[in-house]
Amino acid sequence: MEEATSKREHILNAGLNLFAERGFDATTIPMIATKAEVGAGTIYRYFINKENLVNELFQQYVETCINILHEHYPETNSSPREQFRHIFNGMVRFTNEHEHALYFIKTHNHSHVLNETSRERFEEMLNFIRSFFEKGKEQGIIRDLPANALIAIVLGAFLELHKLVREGDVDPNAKLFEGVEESCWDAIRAH
Amino acid sequence: MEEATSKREHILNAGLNLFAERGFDATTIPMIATKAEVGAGTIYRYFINKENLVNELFQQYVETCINILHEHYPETNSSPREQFRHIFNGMVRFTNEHEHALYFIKTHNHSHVLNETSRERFEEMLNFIRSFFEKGKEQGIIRDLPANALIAIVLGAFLELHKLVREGDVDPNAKLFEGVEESCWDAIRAH
Amino acid sequence: MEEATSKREHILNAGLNLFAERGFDATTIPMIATKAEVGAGTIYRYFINKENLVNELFQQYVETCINILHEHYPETNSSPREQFRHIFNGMVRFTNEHEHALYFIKTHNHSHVLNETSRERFEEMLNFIRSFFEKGKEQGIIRDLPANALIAIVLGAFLELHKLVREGDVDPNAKLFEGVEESCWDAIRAH
Amino acid sequence: MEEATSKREHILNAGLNLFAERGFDATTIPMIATKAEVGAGTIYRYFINKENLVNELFQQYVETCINILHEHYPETNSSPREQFRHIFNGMVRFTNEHEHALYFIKTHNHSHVLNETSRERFEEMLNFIRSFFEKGKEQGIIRDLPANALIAIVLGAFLELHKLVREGDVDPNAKLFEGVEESCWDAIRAH
DNA sequence: GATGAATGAGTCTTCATTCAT
DNA sequence: CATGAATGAAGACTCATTCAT
Repeated sequence: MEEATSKREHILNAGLNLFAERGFDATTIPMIATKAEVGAGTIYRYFINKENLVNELFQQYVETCINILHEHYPETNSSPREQFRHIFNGMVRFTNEHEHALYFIKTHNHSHVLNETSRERFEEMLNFIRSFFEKGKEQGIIRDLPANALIAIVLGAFLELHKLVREGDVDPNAKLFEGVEESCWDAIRAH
Repeated sequence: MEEATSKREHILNAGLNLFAERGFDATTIPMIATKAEVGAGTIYRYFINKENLVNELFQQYVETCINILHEHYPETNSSPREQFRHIFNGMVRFTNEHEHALYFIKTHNHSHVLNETSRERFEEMLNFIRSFFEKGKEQGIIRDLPANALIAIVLGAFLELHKLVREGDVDPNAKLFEGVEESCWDAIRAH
Repeated sequence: MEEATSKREHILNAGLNLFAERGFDATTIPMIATKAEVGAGTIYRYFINKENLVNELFQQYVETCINILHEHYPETNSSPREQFRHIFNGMVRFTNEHEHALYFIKTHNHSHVLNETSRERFEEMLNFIRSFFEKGKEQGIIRDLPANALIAIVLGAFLELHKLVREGDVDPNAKLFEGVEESCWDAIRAH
Repeated sequence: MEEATSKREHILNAGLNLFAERGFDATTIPMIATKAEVGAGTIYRYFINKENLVNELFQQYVETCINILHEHYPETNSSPREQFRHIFNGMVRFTNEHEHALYFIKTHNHSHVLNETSRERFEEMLNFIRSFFEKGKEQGIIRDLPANALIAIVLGAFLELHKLVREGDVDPNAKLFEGVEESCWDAIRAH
């Protein structure tokens, strides 16, 4: 029983790593099986097919990310600066806990293999961040740009940075993240 | 001769569009042949194989991008603000002239199909931008963050934004690009 | 012990039904296990493998059919008409008692999965019927055609008819069987 | 051009033989490819998939059989005896010209792989034969049994006989077929 | 040069069979 | 004894690549 759960977990982890590194189409079932240390057929005991596996992964991690963002979210009357720090730190924490997850989500979002549920879950996550920007703009604290564009700036910056860290091109110390957080804040706040 | 060049060009264009839209692995040679209006076998008269085609494309457009960045680059004694505007506008222009090129470069950079030369060409492009940041940091005008991180912020922001434009999620008017340019400048400049 | 026998019986029954309905190749071990209400592994405690199961079934029912044909077979000096009626009624009775058996035998006879023993058992059954035809021909009462051909006529007719009944395309009343029996007799008797 | 047609023909022939001998499920694409002396992939240039191949075959041969039955069919006012001889000889001729076709049709009729069109074509063929029996019964010349049952008797007899011929268990001379034709006629005519 | 029919290596997926519990 | 989770061999099918025309 414990083993079975473990097997499913192994497959999900192997899938996450490989999908994030190579993308859905370049990842084969035998690759996942080898990395998960299970037989190829075993994957089909836990997932209907390759598409099902990638969607389960996507939804699971979008869910996790949403939870992290919601957790301890600053009160409604707290400052946008504080709220932004919470969101940014949430992304940092999410990435620390699930190394490839955010990169996987980003590279597979808009992929042809995602089903309706996956798209909805992702939209839900975006909406949360979007509403932060909308409120900030109303208060004149956030720069007057489309919310989507603001998200793109912050998410794009964060993810590219994360890629650098993954590849060992920068040292991921606390000072770096603080600096980037401030940089992103300056990118989105009204001047 | 003129015909032959034209066929090569058709194949490259078809490849660029399809690789950008679907990714390397989801794009088949027959797809490219159909879009290029040539026989599938003809592709192999111009390119050794599919990998060779994608690498040629990658190197060609990185080259083009480098050229655009170098062209009319502000004098050494001009202000970083001005230089940054040149770089940012260069990316905008590059994207206007070659709709799918930058997105293609971004999604295939770090792909498992790129060869050493392609990686070197890309690094060369980064170096150019990197040197801009290094100089700006020395002058105390650019934020004290690793150059790689600064590039990540700007490039990440720009590319994510470009994706939004491609997908029709934001309206790509001049005001938007000006706003984002300013936003990015605020992200990287020392405060 | 009684339980064990019962499980073997359940497996055989499930196998018979499924092989008759779907054929050997389209019937999976899990299907049989589910229908027999046993674990898939249990089947391998009673049968070496899938082929062994199908051969056991085949031989068992050919055996049963032979027994029915022999049982109360009319005396040697009785008329061929009477003997034929016995044979025909035997087939009807066999089919009534084991709904899918004769159809299973017919569709799997000459199948690539049958082993030598199964073929021999089947041949034995044919020999019994064959000898009836040979004797009848000697007496000038049965039509002068190869015994094999006569068997083909009767067995072919009966089995096709049985298929119609199974599929609900004709109503299996006593009058029908009597009519067909007479029809078959007219087909084989000398005129 | 001539070659291409020939390849398709080779595949169809190989498929017909193997499907007739082993059944749809026990016949693999590599088997067909080997027998047809083509690459496995080539089969997919001519047929969408295995199911498509079997349906094409089924429809083609049912069509051919219908044509043979219709060709030179005796005038409406000719005797049922004469009409029956035409039908029976048609089946003999069809089988002589396409050795495995009728057996293939018979064993795959009611198969789970046949599509609607195939079923309709087959029903059309049955209807032709059925109408002969119906008319004959009205005239009191054919035995009073359901038309389906009469077809079963004749078709069953013929096909089982054909199987014997295929397997070399009887010698397929003209006298045999004449004898069986007479036998079948006696089976269906009113007495 | 240009083509596209032909190929077979490599995918995903199923399922007979094994074996630890 | 009974089980069903795990496996990997084998099947259907795709597609990069070749080569005869």
